[in-house]
Amino acid sequence: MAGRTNTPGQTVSRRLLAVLDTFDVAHPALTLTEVATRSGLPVSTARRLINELRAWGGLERLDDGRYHIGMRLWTIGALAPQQRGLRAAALPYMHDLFQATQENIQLTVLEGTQALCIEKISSTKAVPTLTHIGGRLPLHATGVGKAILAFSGEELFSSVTEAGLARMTPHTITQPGRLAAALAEVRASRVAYAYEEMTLGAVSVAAPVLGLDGRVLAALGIVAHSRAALDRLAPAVRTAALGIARWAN
Amino acid sequence: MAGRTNTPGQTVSRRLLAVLDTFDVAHPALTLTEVATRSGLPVSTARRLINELRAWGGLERLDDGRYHIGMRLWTIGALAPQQRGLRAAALPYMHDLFQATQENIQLTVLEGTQALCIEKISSTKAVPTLTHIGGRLPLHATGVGKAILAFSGEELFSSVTEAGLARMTPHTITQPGRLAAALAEVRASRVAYAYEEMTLGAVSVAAPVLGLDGRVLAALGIVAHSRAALDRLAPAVRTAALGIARWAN
DNA sequence: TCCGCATTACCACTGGGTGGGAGAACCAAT
DNA sequence: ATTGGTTCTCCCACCCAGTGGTAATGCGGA
Repeated sequence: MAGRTNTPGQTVSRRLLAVLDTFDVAHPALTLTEVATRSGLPVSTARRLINELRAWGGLERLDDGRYHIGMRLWTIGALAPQQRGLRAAALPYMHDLFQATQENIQLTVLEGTQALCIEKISSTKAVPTLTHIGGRLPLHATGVGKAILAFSGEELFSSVTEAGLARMTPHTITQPGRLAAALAEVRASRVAYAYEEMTLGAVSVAAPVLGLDGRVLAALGIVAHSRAALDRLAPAVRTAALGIARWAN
Repeated sequence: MAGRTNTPGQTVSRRLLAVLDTFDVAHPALTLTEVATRSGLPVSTARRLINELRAWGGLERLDDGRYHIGMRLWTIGALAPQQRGLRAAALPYMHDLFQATQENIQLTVLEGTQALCIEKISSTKAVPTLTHIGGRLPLHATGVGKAILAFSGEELFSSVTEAGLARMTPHTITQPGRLAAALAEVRASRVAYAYEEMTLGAVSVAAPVLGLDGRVLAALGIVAHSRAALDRLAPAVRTAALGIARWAN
């Protein structure tokens, strides 16, 4: 910007967005100094930007002085088409699946080299999963992840393997070769499994939601307790994914 | 900002946010010139700001050159606590209600002088409603709106009536006096009805979700076809709202 | 090919942005 | 009550990032 900048080359906008970036799932509410520290901005600057956002409705202030994301941002975020169109198309199918199984149902899309959960239906009875709406999952260790990865081309596969296949449990696939083999199977069957590769005690089936051009729009998955249940659920998930694809295109 | 500003007094941040504001439910995707026109900014300026947002991930570009809200904004918006906490608390109850009734279930919060829909469950069988997630509803002509209004104090009531009670159908309450009487009844029964006041052919029951301090956190409502069904549904809605309040506090 | 509109690129000019620092406010410990 | 530390709020001299007119380029349709 202008003035006595410490770090020239930074635009105002970038700073403003950096303020927003300080908030995440682990830090939904922050004080002024926390925002300043996490964003690397001087306190004065952070304060001015926060107030600007506050006047607009993007940030709100709690009684204890901490700030948190406001409804204005939520409203605008809800316009993101990946989630808008897909969600509308997927929800009825997800409810059907949920009614039939009472297990966790999740809908994810690709974001970078991770799977982003855009919708989730769960009950208190289902397996507790770490995932929340807006949360991210690794592509190599989850059913939904593999369903996306299998239909996303060589390029993504490379960047994922190069980034390293992090081991989450003893069952996680950490060798690129074994992952490639698993993905080939997914392509053939159009269904992806994950057996306690992400969390011990949780298994999952997932199916890709494919666009007319063959690209993956999303992946629909169920997380359940027992391995046995999966074979019974797989056809249901595949059918639901096909149904969603029909509406989403 | 700096430079040959046409409208001094405008901050960069305000312009950046004005760009975001050009997107809404009716205009989820816009071209550069549309953004410039709707925001009142020169094309050059709009372009620079758009690119700044794009680099960050807040906007994305379609093949046809149009821009739309990106997943980055959605992810951050998902952190808004009003929707995060409430949604998590409400979803199980909403599913229960949906399973039992197969009608539209909606969860709304107060935003300004309107009700903002933060979650909705519907099926193809249910009454088609205009509402979508992220959409706004008038406070005086809907069940959820009245449930919120009834427990929100005199101040809000004044601003709503002063803004004018817009007539949506012949059944809409447009006289402040009659509205006040209706709200008193809501306060007594803790349940709000709306009989074709918003849309002909659609009736609704709603109940407020009250915080420990007595303030309304949200309103839970069902939209159905027939007036007869409402009396049957009212206790269920009230119970569910109480259940949600227990978790949300 | 020509015309009209949307998008991209450039750049001289300047006012909005910057951040250090001073003071207020708050809290906990002494 | 006093001290010391931390966080928040406010101010303002300095100046560089932001601005937007203009021109070039791209893209269809007539």
